[in-house]
Amino acid sequence: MSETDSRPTDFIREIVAQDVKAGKYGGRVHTRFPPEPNGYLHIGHAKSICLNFGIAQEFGGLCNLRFDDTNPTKESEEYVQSIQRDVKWLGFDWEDRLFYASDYFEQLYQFAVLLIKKGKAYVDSLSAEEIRHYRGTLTEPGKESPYRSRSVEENLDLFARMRAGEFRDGEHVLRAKIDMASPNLNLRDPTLYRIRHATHHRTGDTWCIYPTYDFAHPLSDSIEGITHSLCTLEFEDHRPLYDWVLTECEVACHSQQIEFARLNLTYTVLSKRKLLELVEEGHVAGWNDPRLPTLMGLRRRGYTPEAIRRFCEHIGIAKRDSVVEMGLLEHFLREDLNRRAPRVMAVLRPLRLVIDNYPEGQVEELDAMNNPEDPSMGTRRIPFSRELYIEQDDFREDPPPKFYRLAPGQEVRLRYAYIVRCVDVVKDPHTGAVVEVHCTYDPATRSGSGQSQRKVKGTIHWVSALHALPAEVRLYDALFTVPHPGEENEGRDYRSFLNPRSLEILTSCKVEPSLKGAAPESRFQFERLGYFCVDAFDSSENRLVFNRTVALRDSWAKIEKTQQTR
RNA sequence: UGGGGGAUCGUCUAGCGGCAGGACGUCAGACUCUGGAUCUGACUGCCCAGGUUCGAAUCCUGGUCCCCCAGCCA
Repeated sequence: MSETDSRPTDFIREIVAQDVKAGKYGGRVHTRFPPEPNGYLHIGHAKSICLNFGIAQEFGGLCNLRFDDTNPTKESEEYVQSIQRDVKWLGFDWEDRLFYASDYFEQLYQFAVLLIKKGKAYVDSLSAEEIRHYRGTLTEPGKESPYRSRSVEENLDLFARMRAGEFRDGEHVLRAKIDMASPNLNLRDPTLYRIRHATHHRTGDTWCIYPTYDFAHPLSDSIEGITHSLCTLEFEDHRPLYDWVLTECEVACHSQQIEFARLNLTYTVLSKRKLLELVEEGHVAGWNDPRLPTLMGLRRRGYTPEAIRRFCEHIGIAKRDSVVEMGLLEHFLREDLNRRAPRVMAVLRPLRLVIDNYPEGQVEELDAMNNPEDPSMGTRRIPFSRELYIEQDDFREDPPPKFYRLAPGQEVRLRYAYIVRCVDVVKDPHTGAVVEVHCTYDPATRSGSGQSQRKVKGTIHWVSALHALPAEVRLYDALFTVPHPGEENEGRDYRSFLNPRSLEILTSCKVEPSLKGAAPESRFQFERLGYFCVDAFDSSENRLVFNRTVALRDSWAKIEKTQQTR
């Protein structure tokens, strides 16, 4: 299917296209991605990043990276660094346009002075609690503060002294003078500046007053010449305030705020608060835990930036609240990995298989394709010998119907090797469990040895016992057991839906020798199992550790499941 | 309750007065030295009630349900 006739479009791109056509902003398109450096980026941010950078690209415009760092008590340099790393990894480039709201503190201060001079802002000396009280409720109008009528001179003096550090935190704030009776609570004299004697990660102790989001954001947009300021739905009723600030500050560029619905995903949570709790309470191993929807978690899990971008393109942009199925994300992941990941053979739960009629001590080097989807990826040689490991799941002593794998008396193909028939099993005398399978092979059935071969229903993967490398494999599953853990499910807290089986560590896995020295973060398809990547932190030359990125679609599992429910 | 938004297949999304379409998913089949991939077919939807119109998912009226707002967070 061609990408051009199914070109993704949405209401925001329509607005931008109209604006360009109408010559608004001189036909310019300039967006920005404005994270607050108070946490790590997750897949929800990826949606916004792809939108903002994507629109800029499509319309021949620019997109800035701007840190919205107006609250020194919550922000830090570490987040600034990790956010930049994640945006780059996702594949976007802000070139020389890395900005900080804190770059504009002096200009912002001057805008505040302008508002005071125009009689549009005043210093309030009510306490936080009193302000809340004066604000009124959803249904009742607020009351005006007794300090609302201070003179311009007094306000100027007080505001200068706030900046000079003459007051303690909370003693005064600067407020916009709008309308205490507005049905939109955001317009009931919102706070523009507050006193915070805190060290800022970039401006240090230069300032002890800091602008609020509602004041800093529109002005930062305007200063950078942002044309379309895209944000999420919860800011919709801040838009009148956004416009008020730009109008009253008499700026040259009046940016346009447009809101869209944030991303939600099934079987996970995407709120900063919940993510933080999962990390801090130790439910996961850290921000880069492969079970987390954080960009660093997905990266460690083995997700590709391309898959995430394709996902973001295809979920669309709209205004209705929605929850996208995790399966869709996995679909784009598999689609990408299927095309690119080299195939290897690995056995997760080994079962010894002995070929009784295969010469002892003989080793054959068999040719295997690195990727049947892409012959240009070439071939490699895999050692084959008398003793192998196969997957425990690939043998059944009492095979159910349609079990095309190995069972007593049954034949199966060993991938890239021979057809074998199971002739005997060895059991543990105590548990009765099958610990070894004996087969005979048919030398005439070697892979590629002829065309008119015998056909068998099943093909299974294997590794040579003598040549296999030991490995640890971490199997990941959904973090939660229910599709919507964040919602109040019968009044239960989301934590009670944590999946106790979200991580399973297998330590006695066997992988083919070509995996020796596999590079950190490199990705493979373990044939018939799934996609796996070399863990970036715990894997080394002499200790291979793989993370399962996503399993292959498993139609046998479906058949088996329906058999059981009957 | 005041204000701001939103309701289209199971899920996400298109439609802009003229045959409700795509993707994921699900089911059935083909093919296959990965029960993968690929291919074929099927599946299910306009929140409700009125109205305007030759014709309504779309326009009008009235409902219903869902989300957001009472930070000196963003």
